[in-house]
Amino acid sequence: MERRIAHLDMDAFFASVELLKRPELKGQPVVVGGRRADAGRLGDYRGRGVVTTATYEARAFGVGSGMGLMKAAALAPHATLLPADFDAYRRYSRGFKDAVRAIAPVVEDRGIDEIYIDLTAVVGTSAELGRRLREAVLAGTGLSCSIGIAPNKLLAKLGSELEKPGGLTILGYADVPLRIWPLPASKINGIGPKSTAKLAALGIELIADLATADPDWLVRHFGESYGAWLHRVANGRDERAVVTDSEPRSMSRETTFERDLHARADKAALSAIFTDLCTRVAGDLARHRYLARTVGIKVRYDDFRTVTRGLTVPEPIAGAEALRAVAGQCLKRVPLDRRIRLLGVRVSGLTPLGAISRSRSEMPPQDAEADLDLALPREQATAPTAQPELPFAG
DNA sequence: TCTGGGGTCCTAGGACCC
DNA sequence: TCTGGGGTCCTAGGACCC
Repeated sequence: MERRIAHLDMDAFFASVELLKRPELKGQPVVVGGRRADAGRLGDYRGRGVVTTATYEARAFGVGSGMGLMKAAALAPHATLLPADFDAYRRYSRGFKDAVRAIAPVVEDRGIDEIYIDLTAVVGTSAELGRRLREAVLAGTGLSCSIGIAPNKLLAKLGSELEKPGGLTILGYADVPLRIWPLPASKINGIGPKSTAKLAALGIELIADLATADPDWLVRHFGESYGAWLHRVANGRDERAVVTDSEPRSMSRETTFERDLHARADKAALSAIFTDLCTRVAGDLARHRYLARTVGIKVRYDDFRTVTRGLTVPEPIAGAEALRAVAGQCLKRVPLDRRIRLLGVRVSGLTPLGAISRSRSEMPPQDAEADLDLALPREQATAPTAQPELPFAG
C-alpha cells in the first residue's frame, strides 16, 4: 500500500516566537541571533555571531540563516536584533508537536521546528488532514507552519518548502516531473554546498538534470553509494520509514570565544572554559541519564582549521572530573602553537544509565557516577581530583 | 563582513583477532 | 616468502542538517 507522509515545518520559528512576545515588531525586519547583551539595532552589532532566524521582512534584504551578523547588519542595519531564547522555543516546540500528536500519533522529531508524520493509517483526505494539522498548530501555539504531504519523506519535505509560509502542498509521484524536476539540485536534503558545486562543475544544476543523467555516470563521479542515491532521489524515490524514537549518539558543548585565545598567554581563561565545557557535558549526561565511553575535544584555530581528538576508555564514565581527565589527554595531542577561536567537548559511545544500574544490584544513580569514575585507568582517575593539571602548558 | 552550536551519518586506514 | 580474508573496534575528518 502506498504510504502517506507529511512534513511539517514551522515558519521562521524562532523569529515567530519572538513576535508573539513582542507583537509591536510584527511586520518589521527582525533577526534572532547573538548574545543577550547584543539586543537592539542590528546595525550596532559588533561580534562573531550568526543569524539564527530572520523574519520574512528581514529576508527581503538578503538576510538569511547562518549569515554572519556583521554582514546582516550591513544589509539591514535598521532591523531589530533579538537574542535567542531557547527555553521559549522548546516550550513552543513541545506545544506544536503535542497538537500534531493529538491528530496523528506517528511523529518523527527532526529538531526543534520540524517533524515528519505518518498519515497512512489516519482517516481523512490529505487536504483535510493538512488543514486540520495546520489549524491545530495555530490553535495550540499561535504560530503558522507549512506542510507537505506525499508518498515519502523526500517528497513531503520538498513539498513543505514549495509554498512557504503557511503552505499546504500535496504531491504524488505523477507530480515529480512538473513540480520537482525544475528545482535546483541543492533543494534535496543531502545535497549540500560541496556536492552542489561538484554537480555544477559537471553541468548539473536542476533535479531534472540529475533524474535524466546516466546512473553509471553518476556512480563514476560520486561513488557507488552516493551516485546511486542521487539518481534515486532525483526520481522521487525514498523508502525511509518514519522513526518515532531513537537513542542519542553523542552530546557536546562548544564555545567560540569573543576573541581568539592563546594556549600560553590565555592559559587560565582557556582552562576555566575547558572545565566549564566538561561540567556542562557531565550535566547533560546526568540529566539524560547516560554514560559515555568515548570523550573527544574539538579545537578551531584562528584560521578556521578544525581538529578533533578522541579517546575511548574501557568503562563508561559520566562525571565532570573523569570527563576532564580524558578530554585533557586528548588536548595534549593537538598542536597549541597558534591562536584558538573555539573549544569543544564531546561524548559518544553512550549507554543509558538504567542498563548499568540494573546489572549492579540496585545501585542509586548518584553512587553509580562516583563508582564509575574509578573505572578509569588509575593515573587518569586519581590525577585531577585535587588540583587539575592544566593541559594548556604550551 | 569572515564564518554559532547542537547534532547525524559516512569513509577510510590501522590495529587486532580468528 | 610476493602476500588469505573476514570481522570488529578505534580514530580523524568531512559532509550535511536544523
